[in-house]
Amino acid sequence: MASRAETTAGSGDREPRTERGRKTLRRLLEAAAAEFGERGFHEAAINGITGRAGVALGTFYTYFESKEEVFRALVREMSRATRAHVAEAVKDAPDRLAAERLGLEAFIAFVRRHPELYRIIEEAQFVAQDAYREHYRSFADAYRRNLSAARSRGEISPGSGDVEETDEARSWALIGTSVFLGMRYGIWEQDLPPGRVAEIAIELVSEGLRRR
Amino acid sequence: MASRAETTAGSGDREPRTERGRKTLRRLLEAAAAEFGERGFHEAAINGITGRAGVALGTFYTYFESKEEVFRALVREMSRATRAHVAEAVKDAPDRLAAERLGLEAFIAFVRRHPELYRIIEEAQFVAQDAYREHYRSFADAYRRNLSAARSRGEISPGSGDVEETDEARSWALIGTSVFLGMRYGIWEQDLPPGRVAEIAIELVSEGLRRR
DNA sequence: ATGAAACCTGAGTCAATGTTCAAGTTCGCG
DNA sequence: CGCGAACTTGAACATTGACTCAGGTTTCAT
Repeated sequence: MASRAETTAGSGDREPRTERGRKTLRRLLEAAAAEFGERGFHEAAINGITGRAGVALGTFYTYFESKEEVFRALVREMSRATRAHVAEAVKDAPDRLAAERLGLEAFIAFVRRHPELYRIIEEAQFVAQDAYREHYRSFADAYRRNLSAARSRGEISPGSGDVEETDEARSWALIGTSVFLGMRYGIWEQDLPPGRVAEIAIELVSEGLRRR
Repeated sequence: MASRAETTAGSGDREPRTERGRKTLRRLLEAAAAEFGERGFHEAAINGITGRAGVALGTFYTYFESKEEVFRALVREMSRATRAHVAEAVKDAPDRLAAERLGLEAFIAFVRRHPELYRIIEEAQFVAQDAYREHYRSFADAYRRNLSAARSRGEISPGSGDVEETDEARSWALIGTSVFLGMRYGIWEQDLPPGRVAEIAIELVSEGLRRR
């Protein structure tokens, strides 16, 4: 059981050693994102990936053990990129409700620029369940911490009942909202600007539907 | 272009003419729901479907033109069943907010009893996009009408800005909430009863997060 | 009863494609 | 340079599973 040097946990087991290798790997990943994004996991062909990357079929297997492995690598990478993008957009928000709005707006805009990302992550539900759950689990955990902190600062209502339960369920409700608004207004029809969509959604979850 | 007698729009083109035929068709549909639900579209085998149904492989093609066609038939059927179940649960609700709560609770409970249904509809996103969009489009339309009617009765706040835009976006936000809560509390972990999940979510969208 | 339509059978066809591999080329260190 | 490691190549392999079809059985209207 010789151990193997691993810089980034869990990625492939073939870190390129030369400049040429790193470049090829990068091109393969980009090609895979395009191929999976356009055709979906099952329609996508390794052939198509290597074709787009401009390398021979066999080269793929120098860098990845299987079709599923590239796919997982992409899911991880895109999950990371999405979280980073939203975090960046939110970092100067004065309070939680402002952060919600900025985050949602940034998310929808991001989805518009990267529709392939959306498709790949959602399809992970059926191709790499664990990666999919991990993705939303980390989103939900971050959300929960944010809600909890805002509650402590008195920025948001504590809700009725157990606060842990409440924070967790609220997180999933808010994530669902983002994902579906991203699908409807980011991918399917772009008939409202992200800012307006975020405004409506944030008014919904901050003021509520009840007439006052 | 001779027209063909079609009772139910768009189904297969092979209505059975005998009692035996109707029974076989029913068994094939049930078997397909189980096979697709357990293994997903691509892992599912026609072989597996006919095996579960207790008929020979070729019999499948007496009733369906292809694997995709059964899948689409199932999506339509399950979409209908879900809407019917939620509509039934909601029919005696005194007002919109009560209806939201009853509907969400019923939805989560339904998902728990029929996880295969959930998987099939979500996978349609990648196997039969049009059927998937149709499913959520009809949900959203129903939602929009309900919100609009409630607004007219003065039960809910009109929100700021264009009311049509608001109703549409609110519909998708609420659907996203249901779908994600259904996934998290109906399928992944059943650590809260549907009633409690619905309570938290409905408090969120009726009272809002803002502290008062 | 009877014959035609409906239904069932399951071995065989066939195309698609993920993966392997032996042979060649390029890189970079000493 | 020069040599071993890294990298590339693409034909060949192997599996898989959707779909066909020619022939047999059952149903049911007359």
